[in-house]
Amino acid sequence: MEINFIPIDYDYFDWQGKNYAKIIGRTEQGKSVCVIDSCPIYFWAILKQKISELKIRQIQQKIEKIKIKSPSRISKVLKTEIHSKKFLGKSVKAIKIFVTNYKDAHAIAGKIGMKEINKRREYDLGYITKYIIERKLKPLQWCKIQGKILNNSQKFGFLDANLNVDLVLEAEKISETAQKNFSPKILAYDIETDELEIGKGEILMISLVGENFKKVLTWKKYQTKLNYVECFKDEAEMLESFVKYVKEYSPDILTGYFSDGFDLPYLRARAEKNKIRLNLGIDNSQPKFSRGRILTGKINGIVHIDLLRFIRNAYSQYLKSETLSLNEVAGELLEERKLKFSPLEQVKLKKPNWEKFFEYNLQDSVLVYKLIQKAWSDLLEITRIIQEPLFNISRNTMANNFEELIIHNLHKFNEIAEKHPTHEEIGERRMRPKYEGAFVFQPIPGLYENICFFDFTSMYASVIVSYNLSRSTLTQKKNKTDLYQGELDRKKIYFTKEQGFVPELLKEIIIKRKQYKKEYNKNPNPITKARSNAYKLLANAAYGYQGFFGARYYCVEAASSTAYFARKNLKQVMEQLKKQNFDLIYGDTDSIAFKLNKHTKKQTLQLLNKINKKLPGIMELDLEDFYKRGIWVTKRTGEFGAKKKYALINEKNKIKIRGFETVRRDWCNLARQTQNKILNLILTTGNEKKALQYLKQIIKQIKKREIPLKQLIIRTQLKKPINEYKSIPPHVTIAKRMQEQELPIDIGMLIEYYISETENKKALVRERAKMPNEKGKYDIKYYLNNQILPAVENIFEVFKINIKELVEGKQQKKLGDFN
DNA sequence: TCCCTACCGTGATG
DNA sequence: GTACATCACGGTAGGGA
Repeated sequence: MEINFIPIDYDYFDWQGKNYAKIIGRTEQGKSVCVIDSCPIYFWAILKQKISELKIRQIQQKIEKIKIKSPSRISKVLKTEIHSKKFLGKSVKAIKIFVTNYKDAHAIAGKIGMKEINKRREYDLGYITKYIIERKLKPLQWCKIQGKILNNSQKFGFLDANLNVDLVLEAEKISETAQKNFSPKILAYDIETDELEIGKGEILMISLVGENFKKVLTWKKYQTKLNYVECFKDEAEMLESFVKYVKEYSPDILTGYFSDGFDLPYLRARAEKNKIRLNLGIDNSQPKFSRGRILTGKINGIVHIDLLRFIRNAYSQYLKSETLSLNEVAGELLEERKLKFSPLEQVKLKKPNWEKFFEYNLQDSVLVYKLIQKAWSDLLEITRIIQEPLFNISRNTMANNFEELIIHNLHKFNEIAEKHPTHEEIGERRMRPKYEGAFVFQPIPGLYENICFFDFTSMYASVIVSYNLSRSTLTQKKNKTDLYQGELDRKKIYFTKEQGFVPELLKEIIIKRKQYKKEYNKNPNPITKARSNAYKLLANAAYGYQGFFGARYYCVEAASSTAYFARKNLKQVMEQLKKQNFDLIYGDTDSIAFKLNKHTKKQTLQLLNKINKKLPGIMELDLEDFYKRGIWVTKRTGEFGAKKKYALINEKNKIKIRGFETVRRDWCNLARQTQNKILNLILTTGNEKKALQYLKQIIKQIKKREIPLKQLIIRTQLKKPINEYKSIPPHVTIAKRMQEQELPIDIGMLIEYYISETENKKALVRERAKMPNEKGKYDIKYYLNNQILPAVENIFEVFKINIKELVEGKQQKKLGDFN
C-alpha cells in the first residue's frame, strides 16, 4: 500500500522494549491515517585525539557489553561503529553507540567513563526529534509512504483497534514528494465558568466553532431562540457531549486562547469531579498536562494549540496592542472584538442574561477561529522550516525555534549536536556580568526639518554572518591575518574566517528572507508574507540565542562581539555622513537620523549606495524614510537630550512616535492623549502655538474637574507575587486591596487605579490610590504635576516655554484665561 | 521632620 | 523566570541633617 501523507501530530510508544513513532496525519483525500515506524537509537562517544585503533577496539568491546536493567525492561548496547565526525567545527573520531531504548541512552551514556573518551553527546535529544532527523518524515510536509496495513493485528498489542482513524499503516519506505498547500481541520473552543480558579466553579457553557460549524453547549435550563445552543441535563452530560462533538468533527487542531492555562485544565478538573472520562485523544486517552513552569495540555492525535502562546512568542513584538487579551489582539488583527458583556458580574446575578451569555461565549470561539486562520500560514511555514512538530512550534520561543533549526540541520555539516547546559553551567552563565551592548547617539534637543533615516537591515544577524561569530568559530589563535577580531569585556577575542555552521545557517535564512520579501512585494499574499515573516523572526532570534544562558550553542563572546561590530559599523557610517556635511541628529543600535542640509534626496541616496559598496560581508544599509520634521527633547532630569524618545512626521504626514509617554501604557489616557495631540500639532504646523492653546484648555478642564475618571485611570502590570515586592508602589497597594476584597488578581494582570485627594497632603501616592469604582475626587494637583506636566514639559522647553508656571497657575492672572 | 539620593519597578527602543 | 543590552521616569526606602 502506498499513500501520499502529511504528518501532523507525533507521539511514540514502547513495544517489547523498543521505541516506535506513532504519527497521525492525513492523506490527500482527507482520510485520517496513523503511521507506525521506528528508527535506530544511538548516541555518540567522542574520542580524544590520537587514540590507537587497538585501544578504540577495546573500548568498543567494553561498551558493547553494557546492559541496564529497569523494572520494565532490559536495555543494552546493540552495536557500535567508528565514524569521522565534526564537533563544534573540529574533526573528531567518535563511536556511534546503538541502544535498544532511547529512554536508557542517558543511563548508558553515564556508564561510559573511559579516560580516552572526551565527551558523550546526543543522548539528550528527544525521540521525536531523532526520529524526524533519521527518517526524514518532516512535520506538515507531504511525503509518500509505502507500508503494510494493520487491521486488528496482534502486532503492537492491537494498537490499531483502539485508534479512531481510517487507516493504520506500518511504514516500510518513506520518500519525498512535491509540496502542496495544506488546510487543516480546525476547531476553536472556549468555556465560561462561574469561578476563575481551576475546577473550583462549574463550567456553565462551552462554545465550539469550526468550518460551517458552531455550537454552544450548556446545562443551564433555558429556552432560547439561538439555534446553535444545546441544553443538557447537567454539567456531566454537557461535558460528555463536548467530547462527542469534538470526536465527530475530528479536527486536526483544537485551539483556544489561554487554553493551556485555563480551558483545558478546567475541563479536565470538572470531568474528574463528575467522574467522566475526557477521552478526547484519537486513542481515547485523556489530555496530558506537562508540569513545567507553565502548564501545557497535550491531546493524543489532535494538535492542541494555545493561540495566546504562539501570538506571544511570534507576534507580540510586532503588535501594537498593550495587552495580549483576546479582545485587543482580535481588535488589532481582525478589526473585530469580543462582545461587551461581563460574565463574572452576570454569574452573581439571580437572573443572568443567558441569551447574551451564549452569544458572548460563541463570539470568543469565533475570534479564536478567525485568528488561527490568520496565523496558520505562519505556523505552517515555521513548522516546515524548523522541522519540529506543530505542537512544539506553537509553544516555542523564537530562540528555542532557532536552536531546533540548528539541530535539524547539523547532518549537513556532519556535526554531532552539543548538549544542553547543566544546572551548574546555567548558573555560571547567569552569574557573568553584562557585556556592552548597543550604541545610542546622544541627541541635541530641538525641532528639526528635512530629516533622513537610514537603518541596517537585520543588523545583528548580518553581523554574525559577516564576521562569522559563533561558538564553533571562536578560536584561541592570534594569527591576525585570517581572523576576525571581536571583543568581550574590552579584551580582544578572535574568530576564524572559515565559515561555521551557525553563521552559515543564518546566512541561508537571511538570503531566503530577502528573496521572499522581494516575492512578497511583487505578489503580496498571505503565503509570501508568512514566509518572509517567518525568516525575519528567525534571523532576529539568532543574536539573542547566542547570548542566552540556556542555549546549547551559547557563546557570550559571539554575542558581545556582535554588539561590538554593530557599534563599530554604525559609528563608521556616522563618520562618513559627517564628513559629507550631513548633520547627525540621532542613532540607536542600527539606525541613523541626520539632516539633509543642502543635499538633495538623490545625492543622499547616491551616498547610501557608496556606503553600501564598502560594507563588510552581507551587511546592508537601507533608506528607512525621509521626514519633513522631527522633535527630540531633553531628559526630565538634566539638560541632555533624552535617548529613545522622539517623534517624526514623514512626507505623507504619517506620524511616528517613539518612547514618549503617549506610547507607554502606564500613564493615564489623559496624559497620553494630551501629549499625542501636542506632538501632532507641533509636527504638522512646525510651531508650538496651537499646541499651547490646546494645553491651556486641557489644564482648565482638569481644574474644573471636567475630566471623566476613565481618562485618569493608571494601569500598571503586576509582575510578581505581592509579597515579593521590596518596595510597595501604588499598583501593589491596590492589588493587595483587591485581594482583601476577594477580587481575582493574578500575575500579569493590569492593575487599574486613580489618585484621589486626601486630607493629608503629605500622604504617599500609594496612600491616595483608589480603585476605579471607589468613591473619591481625583487629585487635581497630582494629575497636573505628575501626569500632564511631565508629559509635555520637555516638549515646550524646545520652544523655550516654561510650562511649569502655566500648570501650577502661578502666573494665571497674567495669562488670563483660567483660574 | 525635611531633604536628598540610591534603588526598585515598569515599560519603552532596537 | 528562560533571547540580548540600553534608557527614561515615577515612586519609595532610608540615611543624614
